[in-house]
Amino acid sequence: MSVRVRIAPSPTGYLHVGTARAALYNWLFARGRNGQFILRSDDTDSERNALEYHTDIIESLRWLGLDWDEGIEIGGPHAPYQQSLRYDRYRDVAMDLLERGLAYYSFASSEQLDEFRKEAQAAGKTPAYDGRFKLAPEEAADRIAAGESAPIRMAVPRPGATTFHDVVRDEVTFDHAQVDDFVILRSDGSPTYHLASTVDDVDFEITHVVRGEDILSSTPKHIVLTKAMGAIPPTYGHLALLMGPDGKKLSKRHGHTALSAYRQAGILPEAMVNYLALLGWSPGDDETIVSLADMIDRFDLDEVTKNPTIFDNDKLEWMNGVYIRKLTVTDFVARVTPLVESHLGRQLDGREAAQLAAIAPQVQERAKRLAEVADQVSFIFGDVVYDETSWEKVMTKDEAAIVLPAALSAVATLEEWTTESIENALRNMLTETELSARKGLQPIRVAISGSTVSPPLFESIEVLGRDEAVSRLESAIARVGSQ
RNA sequence: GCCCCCAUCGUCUAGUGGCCUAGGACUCCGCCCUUUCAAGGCGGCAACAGGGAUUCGAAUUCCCUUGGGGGCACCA
Repeated sequence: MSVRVRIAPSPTGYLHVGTARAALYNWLFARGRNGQFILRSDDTDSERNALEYHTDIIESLRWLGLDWDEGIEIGGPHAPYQQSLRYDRYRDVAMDLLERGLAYYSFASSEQLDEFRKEAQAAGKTPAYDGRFKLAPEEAADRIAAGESAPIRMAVPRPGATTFHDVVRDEVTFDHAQVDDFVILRSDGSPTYHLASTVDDVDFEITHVVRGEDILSSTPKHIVLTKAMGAIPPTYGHLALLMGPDGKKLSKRHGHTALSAYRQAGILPEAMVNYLALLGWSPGDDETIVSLADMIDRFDLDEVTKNPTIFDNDKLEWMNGVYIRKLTVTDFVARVTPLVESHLGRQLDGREAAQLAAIAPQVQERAKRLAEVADQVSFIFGDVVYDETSWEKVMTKDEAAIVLPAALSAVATLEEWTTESIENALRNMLTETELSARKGLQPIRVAISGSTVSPPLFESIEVLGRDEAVSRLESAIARVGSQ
């Protein structure tokens, strides 16, 4: 039987990086086994669903390069792959279970349940509802017939236990004393996550359910349900959760949890996928940089680490830098142009595009995120804006007053306007003024770029063009003279 | 409180009884390169949670303790 795996996000939030990692592992497993990867939408929470999230999930997965063989957007033999469109099916299953005595209408009030749970906890037991308030089937049927509404609960076999083999954790056992008679169909007739998800896994012939550890303890419920449906449970695998720097479950207070936020920050999909893969899996051989294609060959589910992993932004950015440097200059420019334009709030004209292309190699080798590139090159477009700290640091020194006019005259009359000619002229100037490059060039840098930190100076001057460079030197001289 | 899961440098990990005076990567520190900042090169700091047991021999097997995480809804 060929492998069929799925990722089933619910559109109640942006695609979470943890979900993205689970998607990646599922995808790698499917691709490595010649199986199918399915994208399902677990949208049974009508209160919190939003189209915006639905779209974000699809776009984020595509951005990562994880394509699916069946699912929302593309359809497939089991369509629709959206739970909100399959309510009839879930109800049928629930009714069938009810008729076979495997589930029942529950009239236990929430007060009763609360009290039961409180007492159980006080007695040192798990507060899992054991069905003790269950009515005789006839009585329950009468009350429903009389127009009362009630949720349907699964009658979990008691006493009993569920043991299963988890691909990442080996054997796991839960005593049914820990599993409550869970609701499968709400009193309004809508399915709960447990029902919808399990029915879909059965119907879609899912062979491996690989998901977060947060639902490890719900797995017995899914197995009980699956068996009640007369199906063979899939193989389960529970991935350890992603943590924030404080060791707690990764959440918004740690920074970004939405994959799209990283995309916006200028993280490359290649880097993201590589980093995510290494969060809980190692290709061995002391390797760190691994392509998606390479991972397919080397990945296996049972090699996945069991321990919770802390999301390390520093390492992600380092890795992103590695991938940025691997880009061809053309590709780099193509990826960075939209960011520069949005930073500027306008389109680049032809001349500016050429300027960007010219300076690109200089910034490419020092960037960690694409978004920061926009900031680094912005001095080229529009007027100089002096960073006051930078100004304070170098323009108030004596060298500034000497070097700036010297640089202006060295550069203003150059016959050739190339990086080399500019560098020669300025180095001669340094010799004449007897200043070190360190001291003598910084004022020029600030005059040209507005900051002590900029792309390499000679290239920057060249890209800026003679007129602009001259005018910036003049402006700086004027300001220095007036202080 | 109860149940489940987990436990190697600060972080991600390699390691499946001797190859380990524990390897790699990020971070941090130092040096080199250098027009700033980076990048790059070289080097350094840094870990088997604790206690028992098994064994000729344990990071590797077992038990306990401790610590961390997750779950305990008509949310997913």
